[in-house]
Amino acid sequence: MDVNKVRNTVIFNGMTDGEIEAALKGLKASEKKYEKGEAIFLAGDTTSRMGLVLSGSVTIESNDVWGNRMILSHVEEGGFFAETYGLLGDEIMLVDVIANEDSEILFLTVKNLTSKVSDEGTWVIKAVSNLLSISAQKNLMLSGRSFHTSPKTIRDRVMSYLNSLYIKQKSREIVIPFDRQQLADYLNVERTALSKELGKMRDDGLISFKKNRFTIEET
Amino acid sequence: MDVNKVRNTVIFNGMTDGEIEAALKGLKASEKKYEKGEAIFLAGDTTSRMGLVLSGSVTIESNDVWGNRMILSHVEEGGFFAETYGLLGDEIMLVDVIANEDSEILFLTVKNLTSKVSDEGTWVIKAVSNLLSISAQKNLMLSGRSFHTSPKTIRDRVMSYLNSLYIKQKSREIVIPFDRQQLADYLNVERTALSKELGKMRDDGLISFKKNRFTIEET
DNA sequence: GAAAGTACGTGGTTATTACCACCAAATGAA
DNA sequence: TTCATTTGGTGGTAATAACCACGTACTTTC
Repeated sequence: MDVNKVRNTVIFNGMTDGEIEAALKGLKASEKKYEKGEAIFLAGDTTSRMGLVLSGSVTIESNDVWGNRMILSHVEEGGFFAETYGLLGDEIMLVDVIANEDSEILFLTVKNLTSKVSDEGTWVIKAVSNLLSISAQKNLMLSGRSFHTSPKTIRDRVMSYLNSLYIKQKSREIVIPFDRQQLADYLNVERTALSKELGKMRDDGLISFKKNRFTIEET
Repeated sequence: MDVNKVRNTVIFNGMTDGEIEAALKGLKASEKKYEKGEAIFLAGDTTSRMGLVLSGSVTIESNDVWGNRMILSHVEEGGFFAETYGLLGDEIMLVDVIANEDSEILFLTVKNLTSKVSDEGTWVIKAVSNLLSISAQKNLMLSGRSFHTSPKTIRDRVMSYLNSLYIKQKSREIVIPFDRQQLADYLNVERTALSKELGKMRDDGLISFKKNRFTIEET
């Protein structure tokens, strides 16, 4: 790995070249080329590594059980992705990361970066790494919610939410941690309107449910 | 400060009692009592300190120019608040933090925690602290957006958005960084519907605007 | 400066949702 | 059990937003 390629990325900010070299080693930096359209991560994966786009670009997208595709964001050269998942290590990804063109990706193993540090370091380091864990966790919650509230119709929000649980629980039988009012609040819709839409979705053969147990029906 | 009071909070996770004492000193821990209803932070403030609720509870709320109040969240004993603002240090708060009952708050100076660390530490520490900055920044963006998209009507979203810029820019004349399409996307509404609502808001005397310059009218 | 393109706004229509009043089933306490 | 409370669902109506077609003004380009 050439230090020049990463010197200007945010993660290596404030490091001397020597430190960057040590960091690349310590983070088990490994480079890989992807062809346009190739999957870098798939929903359902877990990862201990974050990605840094050395050249090319990638898209973050969502493909749900019902076959709907949605592009969520682009990451250009110098940008990174999956840093939250990498840091937390065992969180299941809800999105796919796809090479938008022929691209070179540098993977950095950031899992345990916080815990590794915690054993040796001073209180400062421990505090910073605790705060990083907290922040990453909060991040995940915020982006999840914003993801489920961005579809404009109640049905699409429900499908987005159920799909994410489907990916996490790897089963078409899903237990949700909310009652109706809480689900409505989470999806930012009105409770009775949610009830109605759930009924319609059942009539349309998309789902069935009883209380907080939902089943995604086979099409 | 008694170490026992904070030993179980997430921030001091993994620290020995000795380290916690050092941390409390290093973070310039200071305790303060608030009476029910008293303001701990006000929108428009900046802070270099985060808050830890030692006893009692606080609410995070939003009070806009037009006099609407909205409660955003509660923080109970052992929980903390303003950690993102504290870490970033110069971000203007868009919400108020109010004591929900008689409460004891511990303030911890976390600004420069990352930059302080960066001067001395190894690459690990620098990487962790860079990641913390990135994460905090992302957090701020995500929570801002989710804040502006949670109102159910276009008008309320626009008011929420303009109000936040009003607080930041401290002026009723506001320049927004978006064109109409971008603003619509940001607020998660349809462009022409946004245009219509902006027109109605002008008719109703709430705002005036030309291109991306908006003025909040005096009531 | 003509032509093409972009940005913004308006009218009209339809789809969707919020809101209200209400009911039924499930839960829980006395 | 019985009564009260909580939780989930339905019907109907009004409000709201999405969607489409289109016009106008302002920009950019050659």
